[in-house]
Amino acid sequence: MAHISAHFDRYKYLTSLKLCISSFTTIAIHQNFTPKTFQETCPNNNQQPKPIPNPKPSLKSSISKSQEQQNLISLIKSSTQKPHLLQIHAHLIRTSLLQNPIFSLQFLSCLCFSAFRDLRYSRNFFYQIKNPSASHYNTLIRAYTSSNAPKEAFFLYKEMRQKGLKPDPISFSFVIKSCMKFRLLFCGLQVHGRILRDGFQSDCLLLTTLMDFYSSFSSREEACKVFDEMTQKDTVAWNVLISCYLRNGRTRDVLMLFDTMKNEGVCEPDDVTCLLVVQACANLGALEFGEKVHHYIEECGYGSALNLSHSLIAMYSRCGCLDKAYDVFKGIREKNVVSWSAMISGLAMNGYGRDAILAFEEMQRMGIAPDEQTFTGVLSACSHCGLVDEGMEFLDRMSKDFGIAPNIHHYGCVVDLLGRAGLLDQAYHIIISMGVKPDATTWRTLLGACRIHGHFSLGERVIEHLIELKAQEAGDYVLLLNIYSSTGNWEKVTELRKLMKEKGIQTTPGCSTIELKGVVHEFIVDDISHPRKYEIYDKLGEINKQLKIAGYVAEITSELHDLGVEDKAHALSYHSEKLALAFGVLATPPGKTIRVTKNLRICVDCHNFAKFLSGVYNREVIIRDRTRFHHFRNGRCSCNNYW
DNA sequence: GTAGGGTTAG
Repeated sequence: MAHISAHFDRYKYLTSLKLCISSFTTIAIHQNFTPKTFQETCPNNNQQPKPIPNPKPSLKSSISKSQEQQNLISLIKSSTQKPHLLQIHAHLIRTSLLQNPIFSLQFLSCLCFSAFRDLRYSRNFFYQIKNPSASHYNTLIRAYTSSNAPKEAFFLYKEMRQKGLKPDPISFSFVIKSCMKFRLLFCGLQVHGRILRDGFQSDCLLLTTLMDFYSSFSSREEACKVFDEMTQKDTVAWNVLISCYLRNGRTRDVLMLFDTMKNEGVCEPDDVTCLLVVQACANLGALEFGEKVHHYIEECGYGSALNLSHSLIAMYSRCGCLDKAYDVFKGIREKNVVSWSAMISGLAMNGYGRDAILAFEEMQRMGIAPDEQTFTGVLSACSHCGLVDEGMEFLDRMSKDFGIAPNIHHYGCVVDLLGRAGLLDQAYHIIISMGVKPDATTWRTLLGACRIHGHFSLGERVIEHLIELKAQEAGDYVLLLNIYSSTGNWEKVTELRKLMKEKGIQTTPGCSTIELKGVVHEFIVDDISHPRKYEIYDKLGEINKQLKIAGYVAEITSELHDLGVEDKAHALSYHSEKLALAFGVLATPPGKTIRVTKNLRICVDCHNFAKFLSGVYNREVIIRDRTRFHHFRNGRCSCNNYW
């Protein structure tokens, strides 16, 4: 016994051992395991089990059989070391308990999900079970689903069916998850069909998984169809629907769905609903709606949830409302690395680069170690504020002092930083030599810088790289067109336009949104769909007149067409952001900040337009475009945008 | 008797 105690003491099993004085204590005595690989260690079921010597009769008689088995299960459950499990395995074989569904399932579950999980071992063990049940399959399928073995879960599901075992909703749930994780659309479709044939169409949880599956494949319509067909829809089902709309770019509908849930009392929104809706508000720049959700969060008592606080910081920051972001940040009792990174990024995107760096230093004084995303925030702070030297120093220090190797996002910030500062060759050199394969975004960032500085030869080179990556988008060609037109290179403009036409490249329409009393209004160029279109166009005409008096001249290089000056100015007049701004002036009281969100980059002319508008109409104007904030006050742009 | 399912932070 002394030997056994010593053995188990090492693995902290003394307590369990005391409970299990029965037959299986002999494992340690009669098996001498020195585990190497599974092949060597996994006991063979076909071998004749050695007889287990009877334990001390006095002890055995004092413990009932069920108690013994209970103890064995407890021991399996509490195994924290692999050698110990191997001993139990040998014992299960010798006692033939391996063929007992309770023990084999418990043991399999332990192999699959304990700290020392070993899928190869699990699988070999699984095939030692003569008649595995659906539960056994489920356990292994679940294990494969959460691993990185792509199709194994699906194959097991197939095998299970071939053996005549009926998958239950749990099996289906895991298989769908595995199809989602490993991008097996057609396998998932097959499983969906089977779910319907097997009659599980009223299982709310299973259908929710299916919705998420379709959502992950951008099949919003299919996900909605599943939702509509659900007999009972709970909050999670609604949340998955909302997350589907959010993922697939139908952000405005997310706000509508939240209102439906709340007002029609169909399902009470929970913390996850709030999280998703706050993200939607952040995307849209819908400050008022975001504030409404914030109140709801406080009312429901979710205020102390960290993830919600972090999303709120991001939302307020992305709405250009840094004070409120900071209030939320201050209110977090135990700030972690995510809290700090969110605040740093918020400061950065709003042009408070120096403060972002101060926050980074403060965070370290508080003993919080930065992570990859913290550095993304810090580097973007440098890029937003033109802090070239500081940015390069951070890039150098992050690996030296913090052991974090720069990733593609970090290099992206640095390329942006150098590019905006006009150090285009240096930016190009960084991309070529950075040791991480540049992605389309990296090149696109440089292309944006070429646009700012009118550097068309480098722009052409960048497009070549994008074509090489097979990642060129309409927006890239538009940037190159912008470069040509801004430098008056009309021949190239015509040539490129012809090429785009030949390739059938369709440009993404510019779209601007503005929120009014919690309702998000959307505009595209020359938009005539708004119910107040006549007033809006009248107001835009009036604004144009006023701005011209103040010295605003249309920046015609923004327009791509090789038109006459008059025509160019006209073509620029109805850009989506101008329509949104005019609507803002029209529909909000004097002095109120106008916030506009745009899906693409704002053009130079619209930038000037907003700048003049902020002075003439005495309005603070905040435009968030695809890359950054443009903050206008008293006829000036406070951000360092190199315009 | 055993085990197992859905959404979610910067």
